[in-house]
Amino acid sequence: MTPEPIERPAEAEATRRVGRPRRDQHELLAAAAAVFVEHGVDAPVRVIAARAGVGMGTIYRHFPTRAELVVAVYRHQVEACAEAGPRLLAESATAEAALRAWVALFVEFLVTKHGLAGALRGDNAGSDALHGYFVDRLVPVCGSLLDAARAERGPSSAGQPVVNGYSLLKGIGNLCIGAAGDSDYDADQLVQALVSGALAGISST
Amino acid sequence: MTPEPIERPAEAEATRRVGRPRRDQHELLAAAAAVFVEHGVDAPVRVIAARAGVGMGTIYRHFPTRAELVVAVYRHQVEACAEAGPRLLAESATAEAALRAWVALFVEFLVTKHGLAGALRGDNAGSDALHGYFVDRLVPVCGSLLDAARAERGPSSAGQPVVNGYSLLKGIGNLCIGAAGDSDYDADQLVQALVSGALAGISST
DNA sequence: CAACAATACGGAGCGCTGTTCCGTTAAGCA
DNA sequence: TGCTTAACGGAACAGCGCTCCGTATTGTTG
Repeated sequence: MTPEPIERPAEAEATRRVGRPRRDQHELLAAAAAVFVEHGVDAPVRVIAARAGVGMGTIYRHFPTRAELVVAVYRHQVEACAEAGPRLLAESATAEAALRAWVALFVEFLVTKHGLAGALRGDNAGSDALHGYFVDRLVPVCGSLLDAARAERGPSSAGQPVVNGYSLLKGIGNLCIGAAGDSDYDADQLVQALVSGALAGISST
Repeated sequence: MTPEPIERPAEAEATRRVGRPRRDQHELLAAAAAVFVEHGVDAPVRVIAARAGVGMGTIYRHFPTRAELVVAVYRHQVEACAEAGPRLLAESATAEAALRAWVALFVEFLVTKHGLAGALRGDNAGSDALHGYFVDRLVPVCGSLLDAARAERGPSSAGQPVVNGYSLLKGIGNLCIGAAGDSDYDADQLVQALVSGALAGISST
């Protein structure tokens, strides 16, 4: 599909358009980021638009859905997180240490962005952009770290089912929900415990 | 506060009131339960009211908030789950087996009630009735099972921090979010892994 | 330089929530 | 039989994500 056209036909330069120029997306993203810091990721689109000094129509023209705006705001950090995976694996003494460090990085990212972890679960009609983006970008990274750490521990005891990268990533995301503002709940501790359990394999009945 | 009046003054029997009799709550609860099974716990109050053949005002007079209605619907099952804790501990060969069995029970309860786990996180103004009820009723149970299982394993390696009953319960609840309808995500497996990790204590850095 | 066409803009409006409010209805009592 | 009182029903409110269309602003053209 989309067989990559051999040559761009005409209008090579994209400056050949008429009409009003598009507003710079960076301003919108900056406003959204600022509002997210103050009011959390669940802040109303109206508030973001007001902060940017812009109508809501403009927001929705640049980012067709609320989730895509969130994705755009955090894209850089997610990308950095994804790239940190292979690097940690190369730098760390053991694969398990790399996995644990990467997981800690991810948890810190989620916990500091209030409401992000909660927004991550694709509860809206099937293809939620937010859920999808995180999964596409981070599951491979999480999966390879997990596999490497498991290989390091030697052959598994039996052919018993084993936690896969997707489950682990989604589980970590879920564990981070409601972590900020609940001092009795230590998401990082639980996630590290989950990693321990995922590496050990389940023993008892 | 509310120093428990020594003696009930007059009106000993409660049948001395005038005005219309209250509708039987059981009908409302039955309707709500039926709607929850069909459309999940997030079903609109309007739908529940319509199913019960009742106005919305009636729903809200019996259950001041949506969360309290949910609590009422599931109170019996939560109670049963709480009572299963001590029983399992008495019946099981080991405390760890009891903990794992209880946790499996809780997970099955949450996963089969679509959206319940998601509604559990108290994201609304502070004192969410749903979150509070589950915590009050189940944290003690979860905590004693966890302590018993840990005691069984012998003295902990050091004074390092350890997962408490509240964290474990909330963690389990979070892990169950979005479990139904995602065949690649096995909540029960992850929860058992979390239990393993919580019992083992975190090893690596 | 003056029309014009093309495009982005702004925000009122829609459909959907949970929750509140008040006029209406029906049961007990005199 | 009428009156008092409580519960009922559902219209109305505020807040959400998102859509739609008249308006404003640009680059192009005669």
